[in-house]
Amino acid sequence: MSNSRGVSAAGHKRATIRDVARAAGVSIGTVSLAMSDNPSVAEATKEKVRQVAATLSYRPSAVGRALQARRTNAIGVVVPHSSHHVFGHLYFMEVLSGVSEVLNQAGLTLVLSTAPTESEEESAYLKILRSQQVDGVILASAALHDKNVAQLKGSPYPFVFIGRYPLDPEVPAVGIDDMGSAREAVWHLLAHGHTRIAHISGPLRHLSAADRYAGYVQALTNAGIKLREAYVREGDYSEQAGWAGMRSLLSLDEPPTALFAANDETAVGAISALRAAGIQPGKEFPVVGFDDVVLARLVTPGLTTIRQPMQMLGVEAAQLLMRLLTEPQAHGVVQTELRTHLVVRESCGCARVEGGEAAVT
Amino acid sequence: MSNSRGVSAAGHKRATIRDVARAAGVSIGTVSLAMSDNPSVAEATKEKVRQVAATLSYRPSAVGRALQARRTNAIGVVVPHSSHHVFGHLYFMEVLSGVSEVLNQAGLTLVLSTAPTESEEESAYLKILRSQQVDGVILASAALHDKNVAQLKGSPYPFVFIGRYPLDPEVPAVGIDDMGSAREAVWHLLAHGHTRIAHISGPLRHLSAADRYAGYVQALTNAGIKLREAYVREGDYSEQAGWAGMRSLLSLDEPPTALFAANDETAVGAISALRAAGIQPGKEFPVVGFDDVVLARLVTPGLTTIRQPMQMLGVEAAQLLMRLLTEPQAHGVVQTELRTHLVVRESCGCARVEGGEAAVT
DNA sequence: TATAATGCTTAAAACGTTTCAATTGAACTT
DNA sequence: AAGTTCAATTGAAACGTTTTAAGCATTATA
Repeated sequence: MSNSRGVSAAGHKRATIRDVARAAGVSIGTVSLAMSDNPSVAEATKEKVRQVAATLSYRPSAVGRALQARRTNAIGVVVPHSSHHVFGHLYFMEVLSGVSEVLNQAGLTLVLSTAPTESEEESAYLKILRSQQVDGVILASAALHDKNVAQLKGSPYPFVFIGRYPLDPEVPAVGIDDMGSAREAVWHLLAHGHTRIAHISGPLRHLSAADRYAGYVQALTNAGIKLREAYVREGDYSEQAGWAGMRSLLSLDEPPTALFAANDETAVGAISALRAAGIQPGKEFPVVGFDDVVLARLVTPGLTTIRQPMQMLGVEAAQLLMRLLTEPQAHGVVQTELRTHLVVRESCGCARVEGGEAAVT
Repeated sequence: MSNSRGVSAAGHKRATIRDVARAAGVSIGTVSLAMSDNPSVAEATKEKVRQVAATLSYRPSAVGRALQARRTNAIGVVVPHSSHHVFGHLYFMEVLSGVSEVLNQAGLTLVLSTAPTESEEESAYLKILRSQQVDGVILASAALHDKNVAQLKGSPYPFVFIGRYPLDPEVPAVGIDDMGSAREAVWHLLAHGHTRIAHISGPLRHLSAADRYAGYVQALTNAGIKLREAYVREGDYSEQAGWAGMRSLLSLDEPPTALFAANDETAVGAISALRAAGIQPGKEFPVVGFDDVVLARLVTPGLTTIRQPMQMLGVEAAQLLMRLLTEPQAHGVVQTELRTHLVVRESCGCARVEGGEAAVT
């Protein structure tokens, strides 16, 4: 076809610092200095350089700059799940939102990496770090015993873990008290007078899921109720898992009478299953979720759930990482725990109060 | 400030190609060749190099490589909204998911950029491109007359627009037929026998919003119903806008009897307002949305809405951009339109299918 | 035996920046 | 007149790669 246009180069070559120097009649050193408004450059020269730079629409190359500075000014957010999985969880969206806000504000670039598959988790972390693509990473929701976390910890690269990381208090992490929050959720169900309380968990090799499960166990134990293995299902935080788990629970000889779901999506799935079985979620069969994603408020019945400050987790993680980048010696104990609280809506059977919140004593 | 020099090193220095060359007793050229499995390097040498590289845990620097190749292997996704806004819309999440999948698959890096504020839109596009941070960008949901789109078009940088871009058929774009889809939505309301149909739009300087509005007008006109300005509210695709818009519509002397909302979030907001006014959404007051985000299926009543393949938009955009990057002459007419369809649930008052509650697929 | 071909390896250049020691020229002191 | 400051500018080095032409032993060919 009419390929005559640009044989290969699409026309313009990008202006480099050398072009600017030539056009302004100064050395490239001066251009660099002038562009960064260095005081030792004469005002007149600066003006001239700025003008020429504008004419040529010159922009310093981030790559050239990164090479010389040995710093990319980019930070990676890596989520060790397939991307579909990742974005399916409203949780990540909120965390990502927090991270993005802080980073953009600080003029840093956000590189988003989702490991292709869980089995390839290995690569994702270090690949972008070691290849010098980013200066540090934020690790969202890794499995607890992910070998790369340990490896990362032994490396000189700054990183922040989102979630609790009790295995090593030196690992910078920002999370919530999953265990305590889960206890609170179950207490609420206990306060409703239920004793046959089931739990559909998240993937248990993730600490958040294991902790929530542990909290469930604790709350029951403290209340003098013995744990029934039959009332526990391991899920994967998906709506599907909630659906399947609930169906399976309902088929028991002596089915449970209430459910604590490990997250909101699971709760929603479970509620569908209840409805399909002709049971009315809420009064008749209380369900409590976890996270308080947007969904929780909009679904019917409104989900009683533990609100965790997801966006804030992202914000704090980003800020912590930035601190680590500027003061490398700050690598002390830096684990933050943000607060959560129970949000009571209708799915637990609490009477609905106008204006939204209801209370149970 | 005298700290700059040695302080920063956190211990190890990263192994460079020179270190590998020295340790393997060959030149850096040979290392480079060996690492890329170039056939002109002797097998024994390759083996040796590989081994040394592994021992030193050497990874070629992406920066050094990018500088020499004049290509970063990164592509930017820029969304000209504040990040909070962005991630609030489930729509973007899905698009991003599609993009991410394709890019990660192809070994490309995804740089996510959210313009700080809409007024600063200007910077976001070109900043990362011109500073050589990425090889191309995907532009998600820009305003129609965004001056930067035109500017971008005049530049040699490859980019893909998500959404329709009829202003210039040469601009690579992948979108849907908003207008036709909106017509279909309104037809459905007309089929229910309604004539006083309102519309709460998105921000009209965005083409998607303008098109949906136009479709609404067309459908009414074709049906011989004259447009009543009083039945139209301009919103911003938010739940809040749906709520406020609906309240305002209900306060009219002769209020509408049905609503076409520009997107699902708006529809949800409107439904809340209806409920608050004691009107039952669905049979009593049909509402149709647009997008079919996850929410639509889970909310009560289930939203009748136009399903658009959001994730697929991301996939196609990414693929198109990749093609543009490898065959620069492909810059011909490359506008793709994906198909949509009406999904009927309960919010339009259609009889609910028995067995009803959305089974999890 | 001289020449050509073959198989590996290497040196050097280039990519675009920043930094800093050295240089220049002018303006001051003595 | 000679030295000393000072402000402004510059040249060169360094950052880590890839690429390519040239180099060097061998081995094959005439």
